[in-house]
Amino acid sequence: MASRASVTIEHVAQAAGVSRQTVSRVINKGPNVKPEVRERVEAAIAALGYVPNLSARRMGGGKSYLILAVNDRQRTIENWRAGRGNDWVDQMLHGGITECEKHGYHLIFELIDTDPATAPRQLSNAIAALRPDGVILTPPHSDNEELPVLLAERGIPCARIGRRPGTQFIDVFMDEEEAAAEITARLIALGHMRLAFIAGSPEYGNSTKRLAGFSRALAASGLGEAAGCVAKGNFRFADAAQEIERLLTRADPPTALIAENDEMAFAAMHVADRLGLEVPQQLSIASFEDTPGVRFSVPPLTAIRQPTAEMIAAACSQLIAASAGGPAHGSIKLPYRLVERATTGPAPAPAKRKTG
Amino acid sequence: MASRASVTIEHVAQAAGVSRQTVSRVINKGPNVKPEVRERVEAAIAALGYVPNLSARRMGGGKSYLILAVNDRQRTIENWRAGRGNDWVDQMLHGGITECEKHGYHLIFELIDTDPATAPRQLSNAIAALRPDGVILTPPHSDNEELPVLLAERGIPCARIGRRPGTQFIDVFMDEEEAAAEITARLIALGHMRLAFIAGSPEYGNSTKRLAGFSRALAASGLGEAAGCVAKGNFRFADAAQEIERLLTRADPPTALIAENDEMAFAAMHVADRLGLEVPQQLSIASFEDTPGVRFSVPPLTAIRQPTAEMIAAACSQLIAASAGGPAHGSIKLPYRLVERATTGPAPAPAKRKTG
DNA sequence: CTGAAAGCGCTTACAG
DNA sequence: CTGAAAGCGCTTACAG
Repeated sequence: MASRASVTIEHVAQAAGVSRQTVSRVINKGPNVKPEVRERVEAAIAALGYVPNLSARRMGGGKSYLILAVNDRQRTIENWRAGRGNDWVDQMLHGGITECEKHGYHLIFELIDTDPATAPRQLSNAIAALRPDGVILTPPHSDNEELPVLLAERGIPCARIGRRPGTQFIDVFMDEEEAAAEITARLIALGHMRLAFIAGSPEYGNSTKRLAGFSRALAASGLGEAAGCVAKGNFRFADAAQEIERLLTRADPPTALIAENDEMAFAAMHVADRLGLEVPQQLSIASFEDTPGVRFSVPPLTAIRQPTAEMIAAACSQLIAASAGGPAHGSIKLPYRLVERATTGPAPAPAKRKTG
Repeated sequence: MASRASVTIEHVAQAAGVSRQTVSRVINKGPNVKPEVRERVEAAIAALGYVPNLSARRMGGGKSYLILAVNDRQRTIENWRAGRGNDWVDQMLHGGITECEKHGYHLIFELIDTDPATAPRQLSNAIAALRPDGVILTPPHSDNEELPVLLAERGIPCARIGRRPGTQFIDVFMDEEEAAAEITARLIALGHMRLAFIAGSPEYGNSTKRLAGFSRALAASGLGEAAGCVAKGNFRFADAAQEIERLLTRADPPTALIAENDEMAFAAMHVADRLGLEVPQQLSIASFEDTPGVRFSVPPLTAIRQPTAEMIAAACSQLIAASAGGPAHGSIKLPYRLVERATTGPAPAPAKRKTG
């Protein structure tokens, strides 16, 4: 029965007939408490509905029970403003909140400027105010070399998402290059001989990795790099549409497109429609992202599903372990999934083929 | 130049040659500080890169600079698990984080069980741990009568989203009934004489209000309530599809459908496609929700756009004002927007019409 | 295995 | 207009 005024550790101590420190040991699962005393304390906690005040715990020198997850401000806000949504953010919360809850932790999601010149100060301010037990850096912040150092100096463990493993921090990632190579190889296996990669922003390190996978698969197939071309999108519908239209209307157009995000893949579908190209009969389209809407598109989009929630969950659990004395470095590779829906299929029969 | 070890109010006080309390007055924008002293302190703060520790502020008896936003656990997690996403959550963050940032606040998003029996205890635990300066309750928690009382007992201001204004708390809402009436009237104006409302869950108070608007518009048009029918969906694609198919295959099928969320509207589009009904030529479809994907559907969906981000932003700003001594009650009505895209149009010509 | 003491970094009354 | 004191609710060494 929680009383009106908040119940403190002192109330529990009195109710259980022990000192504050003993109660503290019990709630922190410390050693050196006689089982019967522990039970008495736990009974008092339950009876009083006691929940420790996190601010006080922090002030006393303990943990803050807070994980700070940091996202890129510009892109996030731009997506919000445009009504485009941020499924990535939703997925982060999914993994982060679910995992944090399990350990009695709370997730705080914040936005930090992309600009490498202002990011350190902003992060610095956030951790000074919040004193989180760990920080999660997502792209492109995970590619900023200064941020993890700043965190390390202050003794705050840090996890980077979508970053190739280093040795000093906790790196959680999926194999972007392999994913790009797999979808490329799959399209080649379907008979496509001219493929295009619609790139997002080079600011995101993933672009580089995916592009490498695209090239690798092309080379490995024997088709050679000449079979592939790269269009520079910027993750946005309109600009991508323009680039794609240029690609599809040229002399020897690609028969398969790989877009770095769903929005650009949708742009491809609209352009295809305008040009009278049937998907997937005349043009195959695949994406990296797999936001909720893709299942409802007509036809439903083939896409690489990134394990976003799983990566954030893994980051949280590592960070929590680190702040409990575990290692503050390591690397975790999580599997992606290639979800083949209806926008990819066999290449159209060539007008004229030389080889038998 | 922030030093390695964290800089405290004491460091600032020494650097400025004043006492801690004076620094405290400056950072809290308190009165009674000579302009020149204030400037000196501000200079020291800037020079040292001082940012107050929120835990300490809270412990000292000040504000926590935390707003807790609470969402329904079951539905949120179900959406996450199913890969459906939660645009609502993303929108909340949009409004909440942007507004909180402006005031030096931080938003914490948490999940609380829908079950009215366990919700109070869970909320109670969260506020005992976090001690937020304000709490935002979203549907269906905003319809729980116990929660705001519990909060009030602990002196925490509370904002309810999507709730008809009471007089005791901060209620932020849009006129759901009016929105339903407007879209209904619009469809009637387009010549539709048989309309159906695909309802979500009655657990969400909005359903009731929207249904009332639907009925009201029907009555006001002279068509009468007999012209409208209600199908019970549960916000889910599959179940809605079944209900909708039943509706559309009966003797005198509706020519216009209003779904309570986008997913059910998409279900309607799929059923229409299967039944060979052209949208909007033979069937008009409208939705309440307007998630990002609807602009990319084929054809793009007509929908009521809820001011979710704006409601959460308004809630935050009211809550922050309340915790600074402002009123902890009031009501804010925010405008919705009917976005007519391509799924609604004139009613199909009737097989036989009696009136001229 | 348990408790008395000190202190974390602030803020709120309370003096002057 | 400014400062000395007390205290918020915990935890960490440190004794016993």
